[in-house]
Amino acid sequence: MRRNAAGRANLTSRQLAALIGVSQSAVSRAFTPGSSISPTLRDRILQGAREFGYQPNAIASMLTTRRSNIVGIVVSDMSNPFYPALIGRLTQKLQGVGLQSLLFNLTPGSDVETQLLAIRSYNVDAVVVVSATILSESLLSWATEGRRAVLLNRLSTDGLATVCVDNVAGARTVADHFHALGRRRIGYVGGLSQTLVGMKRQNAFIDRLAELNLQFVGAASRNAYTFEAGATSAADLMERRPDAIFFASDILALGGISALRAAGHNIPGDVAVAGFDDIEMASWPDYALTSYRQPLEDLVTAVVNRLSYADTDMDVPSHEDLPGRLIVRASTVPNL
Amino acid sequence: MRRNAAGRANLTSRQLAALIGVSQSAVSRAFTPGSSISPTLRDRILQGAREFGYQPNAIASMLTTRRSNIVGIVVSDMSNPFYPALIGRLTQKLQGVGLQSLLFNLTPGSDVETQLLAIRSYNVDAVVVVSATILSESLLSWATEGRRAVLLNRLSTDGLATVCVDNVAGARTVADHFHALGRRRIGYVGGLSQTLVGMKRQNAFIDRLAELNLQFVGAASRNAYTFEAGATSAADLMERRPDAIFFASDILALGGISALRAAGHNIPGDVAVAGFDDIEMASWPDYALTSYRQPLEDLVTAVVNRLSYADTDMDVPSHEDLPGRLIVRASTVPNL
DNA sequence: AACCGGCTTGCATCCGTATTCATGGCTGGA
DNA sequence: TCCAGCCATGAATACGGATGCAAGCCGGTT
Repeated sequence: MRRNAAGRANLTSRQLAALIGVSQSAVSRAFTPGSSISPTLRDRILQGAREFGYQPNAIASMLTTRRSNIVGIVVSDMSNPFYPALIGRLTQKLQGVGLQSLLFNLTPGSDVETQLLAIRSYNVDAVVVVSATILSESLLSWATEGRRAVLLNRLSTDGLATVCVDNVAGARTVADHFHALGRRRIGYVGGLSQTLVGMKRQNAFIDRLAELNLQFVGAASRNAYTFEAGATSAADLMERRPDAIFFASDILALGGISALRAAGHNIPGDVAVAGFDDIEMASWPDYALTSYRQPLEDLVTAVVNRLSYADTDMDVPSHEDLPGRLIVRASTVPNL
Repeated sequence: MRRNAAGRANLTSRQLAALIGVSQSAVSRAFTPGSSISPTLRDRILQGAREFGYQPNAIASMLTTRRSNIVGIVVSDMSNPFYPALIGRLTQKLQGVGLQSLLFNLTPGSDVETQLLAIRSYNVDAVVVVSATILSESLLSWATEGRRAVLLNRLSTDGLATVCVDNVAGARTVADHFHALGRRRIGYVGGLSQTLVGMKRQNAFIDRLAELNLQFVGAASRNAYTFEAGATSAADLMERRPDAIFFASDILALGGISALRAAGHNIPGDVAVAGFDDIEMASWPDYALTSYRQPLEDLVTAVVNRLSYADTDMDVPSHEDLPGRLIVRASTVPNL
């Protein structure tokens, strides 16, 4: 009955065992690395498996091993291009170590708690949260239940594991860059103001400005990481006559550049503009946005390592801040 | 031993049953809609479940029911912003009907066959392929094995189920638009030339041009859907002096606009530019790209319906072409 | 030659839930 | 009041694979 159009049934380990004339245990062991089985027998079984088209049923093995090899990825904002890029790399890397990604897309209206319950019922080995808006409570309870959770590119005060770009270094680097360019009146445009990441960037930036004796002319925000938010925030900020603006995210900066140019400002002549993330569009010649590049590869690697090594309980620091790199383009330095 | 830091064990249905004083079957039935159980008992069990924190183990139920409520989503190109947008909507919609998304990100170097095997072992209920580059063979064998598969926004000659924007209508609409604007010398920039979708768009476009007695000055392609490919292709094409160019994808068109402007051409004065997809960046004022908008919502809905109704074997047409809509912006009509 | 130890292998059992089957109680009709 | 019939419930088993345990095998020792 489970035979299919191609005439190929979906074998079980028992059936394959019968076909080859070995025990079901042998089949199982043939597919379990490090199990006690002779190379001869293993080869014979793998050979037979290929021949008859046997494929172990991952579901069944999840049931017995209590490991799913599935990582839940919780996202909430696919509209900021940085996140798809991040998630793309993450899933690739996870696949590289044999982990699959179950994607949970939180919509503004959706019930986070319910979603987390759903995730939980799938016995995922771990959760990676790439979302600034999810409540920490739900996660905390998750973590205190002894499940692995990593916050990627967001922070938490609750001691949850975190992998994050070094926001302080990034913000300071940008401040230093403006300083080196001789800018004096500096503005800041933020995204979601209540997030820790956002606050950290902003505070580190302002602090550094003070250290450098640069004037901070003010911050603006529309409480969103969008092109439009960047555009209107930039317009707001121009009333303070800044000669340089740091945007908390590239997507904001692009909107900002667009609005500033539309208002007749020259970039970087009148205003230098720098962003954060270095998404692909930052390199488009129409924007040529100077940006603090997130170390995508390092971030993802750190997350995967953390998930893989969690078995061994080695003490990885709970928070990891990875350095990025300032990519200088024409939005701050012309003729580049 | 499965107790956790919060003191909350992960109950099994049997344990909960014992706690409440009913049978395990009763617990199972309480969570199975349509099963034979009295409202009284069901309520008592659900109440107890809430109280003791019981959550059915999805893995175990997959094993017995052979349904996973998981849909495999196969992607290969996260760099074209259209796809993240599509996938984001798709996962949301799937979640809406209780389906989870297992994301498979095919890298150029990765072995598609192996990946498909992996997907298979997870007993996913269906696969949605959002990738132009995956070989049809693998999918065909999948489908002939009686598994559900839907190609989203790509085509196939093998009778696989397909949900797609109406490429012909789209291409013709753009041609008509150029015609209405009085353009005479039309060019085309393609992406991946060997894909059916790409060919369909191109052929439909050229055919319509012929019907309208417009001159087709040539096609260019760098065999990729990227900003740079669009830029260089556009540059190539300008040697033929077109006064309008249709780009097979917005991401190409944006690159094209950028390159054309850099070369001193006025848009749409010298060249009108239209794209396909209507990604978010198309609406950025710096580009204001006229584009044939993909009906994201309809596409996703069609896919989800197809997956949900597949149980009932109702005869949905194997191929579904959904109409999009031309969004006219300043890249073809100034002062808009 | 008897024995010991290590490596293979098979047997039996378990993972947590869904579902079939049998049972017992209850309802309604005569 | 009695019985047919239905529904609610529990017991038992199946789903497909992992693994502890014991048995078998082989070579090397004394």
